[in-house]
Amino acid sequence: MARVWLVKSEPDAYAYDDLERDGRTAWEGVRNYQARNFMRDEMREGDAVLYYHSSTDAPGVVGVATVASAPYPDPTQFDEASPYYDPKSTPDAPRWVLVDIAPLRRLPRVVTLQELKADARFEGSLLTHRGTRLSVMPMDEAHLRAVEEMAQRAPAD
DNA sequence: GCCAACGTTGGC
DNA sequence: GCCAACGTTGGC
Repeated sequence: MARVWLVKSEPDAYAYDDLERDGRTAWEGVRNYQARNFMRDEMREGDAVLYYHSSTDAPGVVGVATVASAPYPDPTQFDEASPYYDPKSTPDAPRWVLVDIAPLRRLPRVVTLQELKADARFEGSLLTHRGTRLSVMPMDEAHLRAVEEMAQRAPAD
């Protein structure tokens, strides 16, 4: 059974629009070991991905994407010109691993973090847990269904 | 821009 | 291996 993940991106850096335009993208630049481990060890092609916009006016989930490749080394770690260059990583023993992500569907509206925090179905989720700064995190199937359901109706405030 | 929360680094 | 200093994330 396919799993459900959530990835964060700053829309100024790479928005869901950009993902739709590109058709797919390598989820490069993740430099957190826990997030890397999820991509390297647990993500599989076909898993669902909640696409979340962070550091913006109304942070929240904007679309659903899918894992579109097996894990492979993040090429930016070897690129001296990249901000993600890691001098301690070598092609023989790459430190950072990523997957490709492809868009599935944009949500009818943004489901904001504020709404998610107010919804009992997200109690105990990593996303709403205070202090979680992971940019790649596991979610539940129920969270995916809840987000899609919430996106169908007007925000309850 | 502030700052809480957390991860990483490096001296010892 | 401890832990202080520093850097980053990300909501507000």
